[in-house]
Parts: sequence; C-alpha cells; structure tokens
Amino acid sequence: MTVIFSKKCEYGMQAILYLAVQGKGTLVSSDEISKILKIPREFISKILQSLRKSGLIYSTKGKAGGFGLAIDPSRIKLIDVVVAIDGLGIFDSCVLGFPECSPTHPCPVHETWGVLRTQTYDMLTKETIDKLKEKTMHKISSL
Amino acid sequence: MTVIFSKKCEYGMQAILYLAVQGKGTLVSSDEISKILKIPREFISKILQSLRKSGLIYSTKGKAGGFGLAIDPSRIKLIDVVVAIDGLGIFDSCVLGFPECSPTHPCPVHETWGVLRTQTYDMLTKETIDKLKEKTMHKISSL
DNA sequence: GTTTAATCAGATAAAATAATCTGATTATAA
DNA sequence: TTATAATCAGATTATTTTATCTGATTAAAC
Repeated sequence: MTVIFSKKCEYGMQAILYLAVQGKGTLVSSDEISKILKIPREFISKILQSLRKSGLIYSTKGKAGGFGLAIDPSRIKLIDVVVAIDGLGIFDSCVLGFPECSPTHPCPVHETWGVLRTQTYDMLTKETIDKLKEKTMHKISSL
Repeated sequence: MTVIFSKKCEYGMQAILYLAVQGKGTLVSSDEISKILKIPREFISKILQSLRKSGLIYSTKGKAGGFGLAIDPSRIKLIDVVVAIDGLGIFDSCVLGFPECSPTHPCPVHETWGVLRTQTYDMLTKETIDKLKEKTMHKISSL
C-alpha cells in the first residue's frame, strides 16, 4: 500500500535519509541499509544504483565499499529523490484521472486539489535532508 | 500515471459523477459511460458491478437496461467510492513508506503530511456529488 | 596471490494491477 | 417467438511494478 509514491521512491527516500544521518564520507553497504530499513537487499541495491546514476549518491566497489551522499545533505531535498525515481508526473496529473485537467478544463476538484498538490510539493522542497536528520534518527531507532 | 487512487477508483469516481448529472431514474449503459469517459468498456463494466454490490448504484438487465444511482446524489460523496474500491489504506499509511508511522514513532514528515492527509480526506468528504454537478458537466462536455 | 566482500549489469521471476474474453442470463422490441 | 441489446460471472491475458537471480568486476585483507 503506497500513498503517493512508488515503492522504489519510498525506499529511495528512506535510504537517502539514512545516508544523511551517517557522518560525511562514511560508506554504507546495501546490505546494512537493507537490514536497518527492512528493504529487500537486491531491490534497494538497484535503487541505490539508479540514485548514483542521477548523481545524488556515490559508491565505491570492492571490499569495504558502499554508498554515501555525493553532495552535502544541506543541498539535497526529498523532491530530488522523487524527481530521480518517479518524476514529476503526479504534480500535473488529475487526481480523478481526467485527461487534460487544467484551469480551462478543470475537473470538479481541480482547485481544491491544486492547493494540496502545491503544499505537498512544498513539503518535499522546503527542507533539506540535513534538517530532517534528528527526526530520521528517531524513526530509524524505532525500526 | 495515477496520483493517489488506483485506476479502478479514478474511473469509479468519474462514472458516479457522470451518473449524478443524469436525471434521477435515468438508466445509462456501460457502453455509453465507456464512450463518454473514454474508459475501456469491459473495465468500467466490472467497476460498475462492484459499485452496485457496495450499494452506491443499481442496475437493470435486459435491453434498455443500465446503471443509475441507488441513492440520492445529495447523499453520496467521493469518499464513498474511494472506500468501496481502494479502501482507507492511504489515510493511515506513511507517505515515506515507513512502517508503523504514528505520533509516537513519526517519520520525518509525519506532521506536515498529517495536515495534508486530513485536507485530502476533507476534499472527498465535504461535498456531495450533487454539489459537483455543474463542474462535472463542464468537464465532461470538454472530453 | 588468494580469499573475501562489496558494487554492478542484465536477465528473470513473482505479484499486483489493468484490461479483455467467453458465454450465460435477462428483458425489451419487432 | 425471435432478434437484439443490455447486465453479469468467471476465466484469461497483458502490462506494470516489485523482487530475485546469476555472474562479472573491483578492491581490501590475509
């Protein structure tokens, strides 16, 4: 059961939050992420690879290899992960599924949803992941 | 591309809105709904059957048969369709996919999303479909 | 050097969702 | 009473999403 984002995207956001709470330069293996976040190993592995390709994280191979943030957590937002994995489709699709829902051809809840959509976008855009560090630590320690 | 609801649910909401703009007692065939709303015939047919089972609409078989609202549109809300098809899962699932996201073990965006979730619920609950009639007609005439 | 433990790439499998098919039933209309 | 046009039920197919498998590559540790 996902709310808005795909499982890939959910897991991607969780993983990048987890990397953010690790010290800068710390390498974390996909196995660790899998165990801590309870995400299938091979699946999170694929997701981490795609986040690497989009430049948010980096990786080193070989023993003692792993993943880390490619840029400072003060420069990464949750929306970046959404864009990298799910894209921005949900922000210009009609919530009732009507085609070409727009100000000129609005669906019955166009305006109301427009406000919520903007607020959702803001939620993902406003705070960088370093600001979510403490809350993330609390959540993770309860898993 | 779906925003929040499944395709089934989106189509279900569209269909019930369409039935609401028809005069009371008017029967509409699944073929008509399919053509107007551009939804695969057999698919909307199945969805209408399930909405009938949940009591929101009724149907009569035979030539000149079809579907109509089972109760007055002033007593039907969009949330009723959501409950009937997708259920209320999205209203108590974590937007980041964390398990057991709650006030005691909140995810990093728990509060923010809580507000938006409530507002989304309100959007589907506040207005009955008869109040959405005019807007629905406008939208449908543009399809 | 050999073992070990990690990423990585591509293929495959499984599960969920979306869509279609087949044939039965029902009721109107010619 | 026969043809037609509709719902209905169950099975099947197709597509998308989620998850796993296989083997190659890489680099640290012994």
